[in-house]
Amino acid sequence: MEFNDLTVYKVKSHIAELSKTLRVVEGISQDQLAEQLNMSRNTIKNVEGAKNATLDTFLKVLQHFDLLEKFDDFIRDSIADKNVSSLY
Amino acid sequence: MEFNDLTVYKVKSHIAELSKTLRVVEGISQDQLAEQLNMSRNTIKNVEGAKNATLDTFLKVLQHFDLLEKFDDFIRDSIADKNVSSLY
DNA sequence: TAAATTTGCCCATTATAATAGGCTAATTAT
DNA sequence: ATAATTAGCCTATTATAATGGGCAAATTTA
Repeated sequence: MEFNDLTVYKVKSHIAELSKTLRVVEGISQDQLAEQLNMSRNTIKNVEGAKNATLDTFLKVLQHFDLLEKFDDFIRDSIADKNVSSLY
Repeated sequence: MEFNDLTVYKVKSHIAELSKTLRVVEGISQDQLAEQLNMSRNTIKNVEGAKNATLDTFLKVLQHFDLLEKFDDFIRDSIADKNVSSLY
């Protein structure tokens, strides 16, 4: 028996973890990341606290950590896959 | 020479395309999708118009199209990869 | 082709994300 | 150990995402 208990909240928690982890690995503070992305520290804190940020904020964070291309691939691949599977 | 002209806006456009394409393949209207996700049609229209939605909205759309797990994998893998690469 | 459905674009209102500031606890560096 | 930096948590304000409504153009169905 297989069930899906992956919630929107859990995914936001993982996004939070991503920002915090990669930021610490890079050795910069919330303040520094916020400054580089032209946003307030509170916004970064919200992301890293699994709050409900905007797509702009999320995508800028991804871009900073060189993950925007890979994310875009995920999106475009998902479109392509569905178009193929819908042929059958 | 290699350069990166992938912008946040372009990615949002691809997200817009994803929602619209998969929704049409599924054969439901913006209204029906909105209703199933407990949100207004305007919110879906914003997503499909590449406007700046919230993470909640985006993640619910992914969830509807069975893409939440794969997206979560992308996030968790990105954390794992960085942790490994930071060891060297 | 007529009717029905869907979509896009307005408007106004409400809910909430983003900002700015200060304060304290915790962590890191000297 | 203490000084400096960082992070979490407030409050208040501003910007904007989400909602609900109506209407016209476009698309789909009968």
